[in-house]
Amino acid sequence: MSMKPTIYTLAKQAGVSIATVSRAFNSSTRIRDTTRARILEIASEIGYQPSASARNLSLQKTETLALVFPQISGPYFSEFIRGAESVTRLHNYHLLVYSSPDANEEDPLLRLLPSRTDGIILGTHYCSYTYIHQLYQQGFPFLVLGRIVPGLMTRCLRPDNETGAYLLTRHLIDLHAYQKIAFISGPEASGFSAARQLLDLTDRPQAIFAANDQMAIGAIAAANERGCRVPEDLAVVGFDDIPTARYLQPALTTVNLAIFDQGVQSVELLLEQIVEPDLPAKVITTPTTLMIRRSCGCGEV
Amino acid sequence: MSMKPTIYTLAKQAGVSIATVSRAFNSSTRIRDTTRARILEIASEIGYQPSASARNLSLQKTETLALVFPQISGPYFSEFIRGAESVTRLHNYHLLVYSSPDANEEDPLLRLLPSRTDGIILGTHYCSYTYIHQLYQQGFPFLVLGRIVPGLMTRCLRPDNETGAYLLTRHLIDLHAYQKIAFISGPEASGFSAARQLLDLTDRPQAIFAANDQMAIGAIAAANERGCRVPEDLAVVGFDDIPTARYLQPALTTVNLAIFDQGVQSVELLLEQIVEPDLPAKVITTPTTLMIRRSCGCGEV
DNA sequence: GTGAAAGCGCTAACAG
DNA sequence: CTGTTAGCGCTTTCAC
Repeated sequence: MSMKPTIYTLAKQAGVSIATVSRAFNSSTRIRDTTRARILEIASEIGYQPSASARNLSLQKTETLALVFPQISGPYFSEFIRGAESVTRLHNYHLLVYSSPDANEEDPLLRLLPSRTDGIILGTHYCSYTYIHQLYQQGFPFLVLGRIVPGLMTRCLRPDNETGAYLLTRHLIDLHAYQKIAFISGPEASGFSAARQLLDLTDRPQAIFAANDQMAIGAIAAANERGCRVPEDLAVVGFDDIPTARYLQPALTTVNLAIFDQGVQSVELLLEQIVEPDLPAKVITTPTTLMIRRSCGCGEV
Repeated sequence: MSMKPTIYTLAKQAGVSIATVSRAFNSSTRIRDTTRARILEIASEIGYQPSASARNLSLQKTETLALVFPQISGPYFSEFIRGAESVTRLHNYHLLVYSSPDANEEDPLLRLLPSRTDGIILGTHYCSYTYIHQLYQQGFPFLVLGRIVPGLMTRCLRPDNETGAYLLTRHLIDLHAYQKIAFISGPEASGFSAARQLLDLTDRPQAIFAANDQMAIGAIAAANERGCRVPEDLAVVGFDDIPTARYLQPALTTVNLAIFDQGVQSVELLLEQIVEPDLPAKVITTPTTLMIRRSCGCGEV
């Protein structure tokens, strides 16, 4: 098996210097069209591909971004990464993914991120201040999701949860005239037991507002178990608008977070920062929109 | 702002040669413990991190794997990548993700994968024979998911769909004694219209076996629309066991594909191949298990 | 338009 | 145990 061809192999084959080969592959004008064509021709013949490692070292950049998420699963991550990947691809960038509930300077993998990437998106639940501070001091481009880092002049992307929650609550109050609305929040499987407790109350709520759709699903299951019909006897609304929300029985009223959009915007913001490191601090919000379906008590939509 | 410290900076600060610094960072025994400790100490003081690009170039490896998926979204991808990431992390490897419905040698991003990674997992729907053949010829480690590549001695990972489908069908026939079972297959939103057509038949099926859970959800929605109760009037079963399957009303009977496991195994197989390039061709199957719930007509489980 | 040569930061013989 | 030195494959001035 022959050695993998390098720039030298190709240069020799084409009867040119390695500088010329380099020019042929990088959109340089300082090369004759016919020369480039010939080099590219031979390159594909012998199966030459420039080494990314060598290029990275020479150029001092990796054309790679890292995405750190608390848990690599669930619809949130899924949509986010889809958006993020579409943009990295557009810019000929690459995307590394990591799962880490809290970003910590102790994590060996996170430590090496700055040497492997040109920027980091931190979507973790917790994020050690030390770690962020280290990145900041190094002048390394990063973006923390959903949280404003105290005392640091950084940019930040977060969904406009307040507006979404406000509009949904107003909907419950104004349109359905519910007086007793319970709000439940917690880990993604806790909706069932929370709703159970609420349903066992003598003074039952008329509506349950769950902090996320998974909890809302759990709440609906609990209601069914208690022989309580949704939405006739109890309204249940969620938050996130996961893909299956619309297929549930009843279809779930919830708040859409434009997660794909968040992925897109995160990457765009980060790429901006990479090009222009000294951008002013700023909070960018992504829109949240009401998805009125059946579980709140509304008719077919 | 001072320059980013390199191995030279650190060597000078510590009063040693760069070779010694290198040894301190790579588990080499040919270095005194005290020396290593001192170097590591100074390193963290000045914030030195070895350059991955330089390391990659020198070592001729990237410690990175690529995962190419048809669509970066949906529960399948989500679970798979979670499994994959857990193993890459375990081996101090990194994971790049790409979305591409068909892997083609024309795709510029896919072209450069061999220069950026040590191995590729191809989970695409279609995969150009030329592309695979090129990888094969280069002796580049790769793994095609769910499909045996004709004429090429490669290893392959696929779920044991046959057994899963067989067992589920037997369950419908043997336990529930259904005589008329319809099978529907197609894109993930097509379950609704397919089921509609079946329900409009004068000779309605007793059960619908959907090729995936999303279609099953659509089928259930169509049944509801027609005033047809599931499972009393019509049994509906799916395939995949997506996370929400158990929360549906009725809870969906389906086949679990151990997707997390597939992610884990893919990475493990690929890493094996990287270490030992000439492994014999072989088809590795991951288990499929029946998830009997309510939608097939069974009682509470 | 093209070539020669220095340099990117690290690893790995080899010598001591 | 530690230092010297030659690469790894590419980009980029600087000559010509």
